[in-house]
Amino acid sequence: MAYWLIKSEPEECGLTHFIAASDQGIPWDGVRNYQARNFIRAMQPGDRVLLYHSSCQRVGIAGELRVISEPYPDPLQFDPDSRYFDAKATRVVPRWTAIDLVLASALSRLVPLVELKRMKAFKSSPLVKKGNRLSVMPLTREQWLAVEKIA
DNA sequence: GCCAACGTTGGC
DNA sequence: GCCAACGTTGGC
Repeated sequence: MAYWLIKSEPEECGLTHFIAASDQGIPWDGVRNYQARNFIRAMQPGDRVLLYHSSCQRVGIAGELRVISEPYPDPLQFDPDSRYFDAKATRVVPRWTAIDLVLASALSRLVPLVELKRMKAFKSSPLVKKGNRLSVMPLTREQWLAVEKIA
């Protein structure tokens, strides 16, 4: 079982969306960055995921999710009407990958970025680095436990 | 809204 | 294969 963190704009797909879909989960699609994609491809059912709210008034970690599918080809890459359409992707050789996630639990409070920056466990994490744009990243067990402890 | 960081694209 | 231009991300 591995630990991950994913970023999302709460307006787009945040904690409230996962609460609303808490019985069936939500496909995590539309990722168009190779490094993030490669992390998605390494995910397995049962993996634990922290949901981070980005580009909003209160940036920080809002909830815990769980992976409930194997990685699969992101259907949006084949849809010409989607903003995530990719003309260079084929059914035989898909380029982008999606995964299904379900809410495990909302944190008792939002753990803000400023607080993460102070935590020893996140000292070297790309999450707290200025200019970081990685939207999917692995977490160490230490980082996961550190968040659970203070949430 | 601003700006820094960084990935992608395309000309050469 | 280099690198400038451009677009996007994301904190503030």
